[in-house]
Amino acid sequence: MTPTTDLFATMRAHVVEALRQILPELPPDSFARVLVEPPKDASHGDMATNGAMMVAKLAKMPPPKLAAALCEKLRELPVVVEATPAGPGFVNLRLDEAFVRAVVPAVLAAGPAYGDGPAREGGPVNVEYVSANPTGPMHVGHCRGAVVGDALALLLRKAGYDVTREYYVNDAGAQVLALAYATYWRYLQALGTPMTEEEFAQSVPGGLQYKGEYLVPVGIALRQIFKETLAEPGAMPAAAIHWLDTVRDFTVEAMMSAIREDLAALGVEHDVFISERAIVAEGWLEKAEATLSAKDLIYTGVLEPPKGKTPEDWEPRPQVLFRATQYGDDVDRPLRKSDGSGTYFANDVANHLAKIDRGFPQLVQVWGADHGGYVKRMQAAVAALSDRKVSLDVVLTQIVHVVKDGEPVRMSKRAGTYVTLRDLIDEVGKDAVRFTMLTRKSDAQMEFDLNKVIEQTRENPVFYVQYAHARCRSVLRSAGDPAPTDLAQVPLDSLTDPAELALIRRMAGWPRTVEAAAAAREPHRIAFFLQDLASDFHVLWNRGRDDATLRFIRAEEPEATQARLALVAATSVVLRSGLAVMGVEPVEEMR
RNA sequence: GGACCCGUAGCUCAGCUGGAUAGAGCGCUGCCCUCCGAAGGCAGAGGUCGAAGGUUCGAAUCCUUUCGGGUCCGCCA
Repeated sequence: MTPTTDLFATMRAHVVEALRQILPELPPDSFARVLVEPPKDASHGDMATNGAMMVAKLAKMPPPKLAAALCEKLRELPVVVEATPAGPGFVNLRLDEAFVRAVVPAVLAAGPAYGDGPAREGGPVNVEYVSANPTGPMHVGHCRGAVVGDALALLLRKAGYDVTREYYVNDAGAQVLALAYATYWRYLQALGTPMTEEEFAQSVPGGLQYKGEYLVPVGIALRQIFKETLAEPGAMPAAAIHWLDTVRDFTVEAMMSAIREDLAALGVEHDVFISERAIVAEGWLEKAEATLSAKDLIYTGVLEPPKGKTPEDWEPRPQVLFRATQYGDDVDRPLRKSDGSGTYFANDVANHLAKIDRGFPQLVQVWGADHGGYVKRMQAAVAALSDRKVSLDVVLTQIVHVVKDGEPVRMSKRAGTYVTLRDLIDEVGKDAVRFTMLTRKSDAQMEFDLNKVIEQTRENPVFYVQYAHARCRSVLRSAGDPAPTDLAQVPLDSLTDPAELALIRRMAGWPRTVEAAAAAREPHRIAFFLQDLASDFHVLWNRGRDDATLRFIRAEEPEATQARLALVAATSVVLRSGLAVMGVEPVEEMR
């Protein structure tokens, strides 16, 4: 993208240059906080800058006086029609309309690349998301993290970052063993065991979990491949060492296969799947301990009991602890249990060391809010392992309550009765799921109303944005689908209506929206931008109903028609660009 | 007892990292279809930003305290 396609960045450069000329004695970094933004009130002009206020203190000048000087400088620019100081030291700018209109051909020339950020130095960003345990099909609880993570990865790419999308497979630990036992039970059933579930459950450490039907076909598949070799004669359970590894690996593979299918149905992609067992097998746990130990960040100690509600069976036991408190955590965290085996946290530390070793300068994790208490310790670990050189951002996604016909839809994984992700997609469609999940900031709870997301009304943002795109396409089809390259050459002087210029100004804000959303790791901002853009377009469309001279296609005015078609084509480009960041397919027509 | 998240119009939510008179949709009120793009459109009312202090030129935004709601809290992952 050429620098001139971002009007605001262009103008900001002008403002900084003007300030530099007024205040040549200030160091260059004095201008870092200078912003050029669309004013809240459109009557103030096209753009506003806080530049005078930001440097007033350093310059030891009152903001209004500096603003006046800035205005004088900016008026020298040919694109600035009017520069006026306002309020406590703002400078409002009114720009040459031709300069504003130039956004349209710039959008058409850039196409899908419009809004792309500059290529970033420093190596790829690692974004890890979903990472659902491979213990069953995905349910709606996983869905929000999947969508937010996927959209965040797409957003960061749009903003110019190289991104590696990662899925951490929790294939080690007690949960997966419990899963293996559950599958083994289904296998015995497939062989026709005379045991009852209760009898079998008594032989299982921790009891029989994961009673869902979805393991039945896995048990049958095991019988088909291994016949009765994993059991004692008469379809009775064999000792665990004869089957546990085999069944566990087989089941994890089956579950991951199902999860991949679910993710594909949701359009969620990953570049890398990292296995927890592989991380451990490769020795990262030992490397992590050695690294921390070398920095004197490991010791053996006893933790205080959790305050407020001490567990019944609490007793102080010495454990291997990481000095997380030295990096901002509240207490030191256990790396090994009292029996000497590693904790889940230790494995996660190992995983993060492996990531650091792979050369990522920035790590991003998308977690459910129930892991909120885990953020500080992980950030502490990353800071400790990397000597504070690598950053870890954690995006927490709050709970989604699924509602249908006014009734909450509850889910419970281990009981085996829950709403699967697939159910949700089948009910409302992939695009509605994705868009709706992004209509709240991720750290706020949301209600997912199955009835509302398929409504075709103004209050359904999915419909509203798709409808805007479909209308664009409809107009362009009626005009014979003119080539964007041709439309980019069209003179645009006839675009003078306030609604037309408002639409262009909105499109001018797309690059800075991408930049800000990526920096804040907030993909939901894209959804809100698209709603605003769609609204601007619908307003313009509707004006054509009251005033026929404002319709897009007018046989009696071929030149104005061409200019408006260019505007419509540019709008569809930006809509598609935004939908692409959300992973939503633009539709050609509404049904 | 502690940690983290949320609290903004009657309802559901934005608010671009501290800026101007706090915004949108729904709902409400009032206008607008014999026909041409009404699965609608236009306009209006509606707020001590949970509360109280503080920081400064300036706070919904940052800090402290407090009140509601939600997630969690040795060797579960």
